Amino acid sequence: MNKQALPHYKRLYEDLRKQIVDGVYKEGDLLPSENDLCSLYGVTRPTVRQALSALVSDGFIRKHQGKGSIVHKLPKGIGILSIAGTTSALGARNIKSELLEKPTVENWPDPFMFHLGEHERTSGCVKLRRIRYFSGAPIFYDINYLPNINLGRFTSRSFENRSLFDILRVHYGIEIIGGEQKLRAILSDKELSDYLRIDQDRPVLHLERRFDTSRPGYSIYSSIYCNTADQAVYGIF
Amino acid sequence: MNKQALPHYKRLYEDLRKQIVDGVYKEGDLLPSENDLCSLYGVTRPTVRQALSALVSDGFIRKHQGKGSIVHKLPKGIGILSIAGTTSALGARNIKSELLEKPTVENWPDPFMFHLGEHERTSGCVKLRRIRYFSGAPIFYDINYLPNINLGRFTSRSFENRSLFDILRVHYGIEIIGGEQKLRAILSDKELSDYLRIDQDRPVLHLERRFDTSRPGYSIYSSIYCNTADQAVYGIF
DNA sequence: GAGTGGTCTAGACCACGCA
DNA sequence: GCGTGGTCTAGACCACTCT
Repeated sequence: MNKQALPHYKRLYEDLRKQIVDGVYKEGDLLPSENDLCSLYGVTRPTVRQALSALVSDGFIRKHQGKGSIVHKLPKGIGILSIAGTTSALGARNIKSELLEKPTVENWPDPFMFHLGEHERTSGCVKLRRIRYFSGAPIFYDINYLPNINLGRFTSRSFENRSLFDILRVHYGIEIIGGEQKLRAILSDKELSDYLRIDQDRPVLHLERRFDTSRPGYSIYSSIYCNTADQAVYGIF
Repeated sequence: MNKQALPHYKRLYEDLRKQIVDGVYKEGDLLPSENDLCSLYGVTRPTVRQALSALVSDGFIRKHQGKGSIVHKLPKGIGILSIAGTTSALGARNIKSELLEKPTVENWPDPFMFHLGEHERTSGCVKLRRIRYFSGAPIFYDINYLPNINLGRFTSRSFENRSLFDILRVHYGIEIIGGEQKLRAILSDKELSDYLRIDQDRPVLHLERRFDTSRPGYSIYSSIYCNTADQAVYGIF
């Protein structure tokens, strides 16, 4: 069985998720019962439950014993605090990304925001700076660091219309499986104010993140500055 | 079977979690294999896997196919972005909580940071203001709103040495099962500066959170101001 | 090859919500 | 009483890692 690459539970997850995002199931609707989903997709209950668990932890549904699985309202803000999805990211609909320069190969900054493994540190890193626009306004300025290990001709790829994570997944088979983040409120300096088109000394959210991947010992790091004056950053838990 | 109140997988989760926190298993250690845990606790693999899944999503372990479950390093900062735990919260070891006044029963602020259900809105709310100290310094100032539904003599309870969530769990059987949060960087005003003992116009993290509970239609709301000058706020995902 | 976690089946009984 | 989700068993085969 399972002649396809995708496991059953993941296929079901993607299927239901798409139907929720597309509005086939609307906020407050009841999903088919677990037993119904079993017959519909030809799988057993543990498999269905694995898919539904993922939807719950990604905030798409709520389960109520004796009633069923109820579709949750979709997040409206910028979903950046959680990964929210096995494959694709949420809230990326209105985000446009602009690369500040071609990615460069450098040594790691010292000190660095997270502890680096020996292999990572000696390999150097690919540095990639972006500004991301949300509904036309510059909201994020971020600096991304990738260990320079088996990345081939990474620096010459185009980034304009694709997410960084998508490229890693499609071209290198690297999936994000978790991570860690540190948050601070800071004041914008001259450079940051220019990037985000705000006055100096405005409060800005600073996130330092480590993304762990399916490749053992390989993590990606991001330092993200976010203008939250007009738009809060949103997360679920 | 299961003569105890706690399900098997939860018992195993709590057991392993305690051993990790207590240092029985240290960072980098391998947990016993899933099959070993089956024999040790007298349960089957799906049950063991359910417990391990919870430990993974709470950031205590990482799993590697073909190797085993590896204990993750314990978070060092203030873990507030995720709930991180089926029963108790993490990072609460050095936190001391101080109530600013006796909880009061009031009408909900209008407008409110989240949408309220009809039942919640007409019942009024219990308001509870705290300052929380981390290693002796005031780090959080938070305002909590609880719908005033079946809370009995809640306002007269003592809060000094117990977490708000603990009280709800023990006295009312209310468990936190998820939620939503909005983040912003703001500047401290006069009142906030006094509470957090900082200068005015300093950057401060503002979190607005909704905690969903096991009681249907019953959510708890918090507005939290956090001084991140000396201490980042930490989360996993 | 042996052991690990990843996926899956085919059942079972229980607690809860609703009519 | 019936259908729902919550928990659990006892197996099975596969992919991956290490030796």
